Amino acid sequence: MSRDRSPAPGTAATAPVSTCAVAVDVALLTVREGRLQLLLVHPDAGPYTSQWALPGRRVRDDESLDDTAHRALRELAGLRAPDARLEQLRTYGDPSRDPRGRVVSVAYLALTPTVESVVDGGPLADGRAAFFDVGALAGGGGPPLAYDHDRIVPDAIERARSKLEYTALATAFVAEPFTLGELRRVYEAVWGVDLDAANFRRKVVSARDFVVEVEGTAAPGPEGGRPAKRYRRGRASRLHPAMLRP
Amino acid sequence: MSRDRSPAPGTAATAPVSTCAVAVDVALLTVREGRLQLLLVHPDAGPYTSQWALPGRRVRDDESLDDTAHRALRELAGLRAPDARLEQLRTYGDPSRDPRGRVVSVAYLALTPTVESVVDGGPLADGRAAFFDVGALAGGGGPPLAYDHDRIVPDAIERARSKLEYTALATAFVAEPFTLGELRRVYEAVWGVDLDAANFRRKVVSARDFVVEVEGTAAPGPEGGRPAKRYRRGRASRLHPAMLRP
DNA sequence: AAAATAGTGTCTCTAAGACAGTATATA
DNA sequence: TATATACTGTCTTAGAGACACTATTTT
Repeated sequence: MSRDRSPAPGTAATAPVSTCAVAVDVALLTVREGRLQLLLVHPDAGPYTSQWALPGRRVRDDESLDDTAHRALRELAGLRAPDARLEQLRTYGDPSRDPRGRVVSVAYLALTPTVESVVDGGPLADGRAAFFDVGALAGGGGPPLAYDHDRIVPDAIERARSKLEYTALATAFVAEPFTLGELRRVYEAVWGVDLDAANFRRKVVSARDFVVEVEGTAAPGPEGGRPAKRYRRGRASRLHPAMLRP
Repeated sequence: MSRDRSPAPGTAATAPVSTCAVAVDVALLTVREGRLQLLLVHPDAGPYTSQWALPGRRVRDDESLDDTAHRALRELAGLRAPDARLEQLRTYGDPSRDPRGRVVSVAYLALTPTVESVVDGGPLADGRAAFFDVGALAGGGGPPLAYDHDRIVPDAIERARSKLEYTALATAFVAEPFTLGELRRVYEAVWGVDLDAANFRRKVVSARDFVVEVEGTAAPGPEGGRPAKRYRRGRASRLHPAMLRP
């Protein structure tokens, strides 16, 4: 395959066309201890190594954008997250967003069940990566972020909150099999509200193919309670009817 | 500002990092003659000048992605569309999507009212740009498209159909002031369904800040009918409650 | 008058929300 | 026993859809 990166004939004379560095930054959200949290890392290069930033990597030759996103999580946070749901958020291409020059960044949204079990050692253990409460970040109580990541993070949070309404994305936050109580606590953490457990259950089970009941029951928590039925994800990606935010 | 495009220190030794050509491709949708139509052009350079493609341009130094999108419409279709609603669709970065080499393309979705009045002469007049029925393109009855644009186009159509449900985007397809009949025909064209005029009216006027009534009435069509009230866009961007697809 | 489009009234049905009540676990 | 969680029943109300009816225009 040709690797010619010069301007196409016909535009060269009239248009100054450049190439840009292309990067992928990942906003990984998860629910820990009942709160929505975001993964941040210290970049291992560049002008912001002492600040917190989204894990990001430059795109390599012959590497897809999705692959770059997975690599950023692996190399900067020590996360091997094959069960993470990854989707594009949007692309940030402001000419001055990176002080080193023009860098176009494709931002990804990643949603995972709690990942404590996956990780032992690595950046999460030695403090080069950490989870931060989304409530603090949105309220200004979080650390300052590198680059324009303080613009990306609110977009990621709002996208997640919004997609919980009309897609089956909430199940990406829980490991299978899960109980409807666990799923309800996902909605409560992401939206920051309390939901009526009875009405929530009715909506979830009546939404077509959202969840499918499986065999067995889950053990109650340390303070008791009736054992809960267990479910796995259904095949629906969109929710009918939607789960509207209160 | 530094324009250093070499790899950042610390990654150079371990990672082959390249720069990519970055392009913007625009899927412009409009409703003409009661049907949803897509703007396609013949590229003025590259390997696909004799095929139809989305209007696209390489991003220039110090040019924002939004500016590139507007420039693509202007230079390739002769469209000056200041009232077009432009938003990012997603970014296509497959390593082999362009035979000339690695080109990462940021795709935009553009929605406009009918543009006949804006254009006289230029590519739309001499056949280098044209509108195509979305129904034919989706059903395989359209022309073959250049690059991977046959993957972008369905994404654009589905995005438009979906955003009509829960955002106020439909008003981007009509010029102000508009009647609720015109707005209803937008929904009917984009979704490809017939809607009950009475129920549609009730939903639109009860959705908070979707449309605002203005003075005067619109003249009936050539076959008569009661003069319609006129409306302008309200300040809402999201629709509460949503306009669900039948 | 007939046809076309705009707008209102009203009925039915679904689903959301509030909340009382039942079931099954732990301490 | 008290407490916690899971689950069910029921009532009220909002909104979607079907469709009859009224209003105002053109031919």
